[in-house]
Amino acid sequence: MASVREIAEGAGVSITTVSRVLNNDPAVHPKTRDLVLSIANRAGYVPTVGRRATTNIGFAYTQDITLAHPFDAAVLDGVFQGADEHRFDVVLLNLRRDKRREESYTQFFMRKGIRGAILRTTASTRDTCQHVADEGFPHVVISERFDGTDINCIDCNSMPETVRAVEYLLALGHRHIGFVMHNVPDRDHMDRFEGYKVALGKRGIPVRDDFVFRHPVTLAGGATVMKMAMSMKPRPTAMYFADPILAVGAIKKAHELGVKVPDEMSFIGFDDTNTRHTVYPTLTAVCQDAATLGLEAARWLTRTLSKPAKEPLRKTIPAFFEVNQSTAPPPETVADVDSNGGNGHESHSGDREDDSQSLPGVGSVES
Amino acid sequence: MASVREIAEGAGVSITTVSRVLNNDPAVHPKTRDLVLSIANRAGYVPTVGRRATTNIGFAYTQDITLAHPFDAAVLDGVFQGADEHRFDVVLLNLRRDKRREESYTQFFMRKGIRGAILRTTASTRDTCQHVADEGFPHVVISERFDGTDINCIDCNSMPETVRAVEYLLALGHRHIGFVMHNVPDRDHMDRFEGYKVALGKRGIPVRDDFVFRHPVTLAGGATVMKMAMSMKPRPTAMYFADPILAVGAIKKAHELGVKVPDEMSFIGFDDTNTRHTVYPTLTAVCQDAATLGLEAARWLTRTLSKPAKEPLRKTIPAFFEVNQSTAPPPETVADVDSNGGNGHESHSGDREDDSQSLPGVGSVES
DNA sequence: CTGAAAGCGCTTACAG
DNA sequence: CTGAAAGCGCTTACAG
Repeated sequence: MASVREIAEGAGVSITTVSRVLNNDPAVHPKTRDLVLSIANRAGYVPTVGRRATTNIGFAYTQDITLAHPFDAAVLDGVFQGADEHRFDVVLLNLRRDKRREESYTQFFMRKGIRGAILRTTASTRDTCQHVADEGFPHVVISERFDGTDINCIDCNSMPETVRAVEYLLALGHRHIGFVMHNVPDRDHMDRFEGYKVALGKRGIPVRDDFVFRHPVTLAGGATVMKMAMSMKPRPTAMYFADPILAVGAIKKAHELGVKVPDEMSFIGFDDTNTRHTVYPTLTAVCQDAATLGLEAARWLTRTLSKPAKEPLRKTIPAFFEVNQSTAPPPETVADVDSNGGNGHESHSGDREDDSQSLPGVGSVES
Repeated sequence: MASVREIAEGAGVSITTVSRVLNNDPAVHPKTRDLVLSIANRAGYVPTVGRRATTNIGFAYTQDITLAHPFDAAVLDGVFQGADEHRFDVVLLNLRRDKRREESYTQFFMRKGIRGAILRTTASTRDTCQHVADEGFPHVVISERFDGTDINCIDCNSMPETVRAVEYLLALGHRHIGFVMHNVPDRDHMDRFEGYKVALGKRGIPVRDDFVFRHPVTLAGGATVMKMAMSMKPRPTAMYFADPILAVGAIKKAHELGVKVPDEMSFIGFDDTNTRHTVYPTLTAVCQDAATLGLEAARWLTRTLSKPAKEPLRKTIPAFFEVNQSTAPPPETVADVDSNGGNGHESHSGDREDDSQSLPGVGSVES
């Protein structure tokens, strides 16, 4: 384990200066500071108490967050498990809140006794991840992709399974399919939007701007979308929700409006955890395993700390598509409107009522 | 800040011995060990790197857990906020998994650089909390009560509001009220059960054993209870669920069975987070604010670390009762059965049968 | 099972 | 803005 003495030697300065840099003394010349820090990082410097180094990794948010979102809780759960395999502990950190303006990321982490960081970022804080990587501090970014960089990252690409999900709706006969996403752009949601567009494109169905809804990820957001969708003409017969909270808000609103799911409207959700099984009817969904993202990230990071990796981590785990009770063929009237531009056979609506009652609606359950 | 030297002096041993105790050297005589540890605790000893002490508190589970339960995620969220107010960081720990058999709790926490611990326990690990307190290590126990001890704890007593909730059902006209709780006893659930019994007792209504359901806290558990309740004669016209997951499982099952909530069955749930707003119909519920428990615990603990408290923490925050859409007067037929002790109008059973058939027919599907 | 002494890692006046 | 030296906190052979 590198000591201040070795770093001092490598940088051609005194151990006093090394100590100053590590403690963020403003008197140190910026050039000296950068030199010392880069050597400290390369040498994998870790402060020690007596002979013992810390065995902490950080679960670091790039900005204010709440662990109350199921995705984050599940990721953290995985990180906790993965870190334990190599006997590391997990410290919660908020970079925006706790890092001092003047200190580097490396200084910040060292001050906290953190040897490696799992970074939870958003699209707007990608540069933070780049900075950490540039400084050479051990890290893994969760749930973002950085091609052609030296940033370690692990994510789940939900695009292919979204294509499959939308194709499933198309196979059921849906032609008017809505898409609901966060109004703040984010790579995950963009993957899903891409999948939606690809699936429609394959069939030569144009993407209608008015069928793409961008809303805050709240129950109210989902409810608003549902209300809007039902008032459109022609209206979507199926909706894909890029986030579980939006889907839950919408399904609640459907109940309130008396819209039968899936007979009058099919729902496909996106699920990070087990939300799809907590709603009625259970939600057909594209799913990602958030806990596995955390687990694999922590496992790789802690292994890397004892035996540095040659290659950056660049892993993508698969999403999966699960058919549950919220999807069915479109109601005939609406489907007809679409497929032949006419306005369908009203005469069948009576039959439909009966059908929808006798049928389990679960015929397509897979898992 | 106490050093090994002061502790050595206080214990009448050398600093070598103090160091050995702190590092759990098995060669040290148990008596010496205990003496040194108790002095170290009393002096608030903290290992330091150079001049700096760590500023970590632990969020310590007494046994294996998953952060995936919304209650735990919300508590941790609060702890994270509260610790930050005094600039402390939070380390996740699992006592069962990580503590070595031979070391004391104090040794364990010191080895990890932890200055105080928030303990998340269950009824079966209350002795762990007692041990930590006996050793004099700074701590707060979340969500348990320890009267007449020196254990610091904070919890939410849901008993009074449960009384209120059940009285609300009684005022609506319900006389057959079911109660659903975890099959593993737990203080929180016992509080609620107590409230249920008190409310019925005030009206002179006996507690019927067959109306008290004890099940695993899973969606399937809730579904099973719902099915059982609907097949009883007389059947409960209202149900109180001591846990949100049980309530969600039951409400799903109600939809599947075509039981109208609240017209045919009233639901009162217990809620830690915002589950009550994610279901349809929104759930009338007794609620506790899990994040506040964590926030207050972390706030008190970190304040205590800089300025030791004279009194142990013994705080109970109030629960609150929120009326939403899942409660209404009982259906008349069933209410009649109760209020006059007769067995009601069988003539209505035909209607009920039809109802159950007209529903999607998914009655037996379980997730 | 314990301690005196050596020594490591780090920080901090002090001097320039 | 930097370093030599003093010194703190801790651990670890070594000795008993």
